[in-house]
Amino acid sequence: MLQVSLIREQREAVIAGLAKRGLKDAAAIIDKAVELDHLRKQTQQKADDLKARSNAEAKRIGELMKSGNAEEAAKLRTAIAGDKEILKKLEEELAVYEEQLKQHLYKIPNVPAARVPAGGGPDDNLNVHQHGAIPKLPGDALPHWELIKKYDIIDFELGNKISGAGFPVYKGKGAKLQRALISFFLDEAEKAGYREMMPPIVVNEASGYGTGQLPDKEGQMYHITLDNLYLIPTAEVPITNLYRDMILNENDLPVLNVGYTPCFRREAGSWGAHVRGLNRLHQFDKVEIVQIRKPEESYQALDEMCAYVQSLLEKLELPYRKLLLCGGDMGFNSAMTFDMEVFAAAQQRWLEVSSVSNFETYQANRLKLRYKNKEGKIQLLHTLNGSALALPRIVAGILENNQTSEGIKVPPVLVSYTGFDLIN
RNA sequence: GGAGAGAUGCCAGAGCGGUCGAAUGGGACGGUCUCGAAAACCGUUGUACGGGCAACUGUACCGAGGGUUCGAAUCCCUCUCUCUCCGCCA
Repeated sequence: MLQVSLIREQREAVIAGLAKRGLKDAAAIIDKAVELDHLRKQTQQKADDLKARSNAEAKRIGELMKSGNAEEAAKLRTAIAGDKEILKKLEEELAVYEEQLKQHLYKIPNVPAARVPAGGGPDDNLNVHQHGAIPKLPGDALPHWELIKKYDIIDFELGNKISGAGFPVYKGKGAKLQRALISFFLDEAEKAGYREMMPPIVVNEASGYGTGQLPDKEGQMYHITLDNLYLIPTAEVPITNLYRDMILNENDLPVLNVGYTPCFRREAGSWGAHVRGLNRLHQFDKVEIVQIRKPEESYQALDEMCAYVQSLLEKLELPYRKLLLCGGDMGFNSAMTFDMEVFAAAQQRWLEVSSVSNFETYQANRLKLRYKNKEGKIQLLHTLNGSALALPRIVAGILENNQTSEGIKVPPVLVSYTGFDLIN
């Protein structure tokens, strides 16, 4: 959530930024926030003044009682009898303004960074980098959903039977390939300086609010209503929330964490022909990198995270492109996002395999994640995260691009993890 | 699941209903001493929201939310969580 102080002090810049997302009425929305904040302040001032008076009176009554002047004390007591009611009203009013302001702020997305292009959707994203040759497959090349059947490595029917659509069962070499990729990604991340974390994969409501999945994207998560817990849609949620309500010391920074978790997404209403096979699942595996940075370092960190993700794709020998997302295609919380897409040669489609974002202070403000700098001043940190990487579409790319008449070639870098170099 | 105990500042741990933002100890930080270090001694050590150029200042916060009271860390109610013992169990 945006800081009110930012909205107040940089009204024009905030409005201009939000306009890049295609947000209508940005000015009205911002002015509403300013107004609510103003009302909040006014009311608080009144309540504080009244409380200051009451405190002083109560103190005097105490002193009078002590010195045995009960009469005088009783007189004072009747004199301030009405204040309580007034105060109660003011406090109720204050609570209403605070709640309204909070709810209003929840609905305002993050302000895109200066470099982010304006735009309404995927067509306005900027292709900033492309790497690797597009494979030329023979005419009888198969999409991955055929290949997994041919080699019996991933089974949707079995998953369907025990769970439902979108919950595949990985079998034999298919299962081993998953395990190999997870290990490979974690080992690479550790080499790059990340600390491995293995968090719970269910989180409470507060965590959902902390990283911004709640209240808006409630329908995206599986909700365990009996215990009011949520299955995580990404490791970002538990790992970033580890730092909720914290004031870090300067020497705790930067924080570089990596975690593997299964991810669960309801994906309600988003099924169709283009999401066949592994393209979209309810449960999938992902390794996520999370950084917490001082504000002045966060964009350099974003570049480093992208470079790291790109290095993984290059080691796996997958052709990819890097997109700078436009305002309209970015996530609600993000200030700047790069997507990495792998070319799946049989489908002839680019598949998003990673999304690397800088949230600046947007999440930190909700999380109350701050640090104390050298001067002893406390300020919000920047949070960042990125997939490194999401497994299913990586697998789709490997299967489709590496198919040969003998079988599917395992990328050389993975062979020491899988123990085989051909799926046949 | 049953029984009991508890939740206070970075940590440990006090706290007769009024002067408690909160004793004391530890830690951390700064200083004195020292060639340097240890020890010892002295000092500092909150967060949020307001007001003020600032020094400073108002309010709130002792798990959360209500209540009693002129006044609550302290009394009452509800909730949450933690710990111990028993049961069950990977």
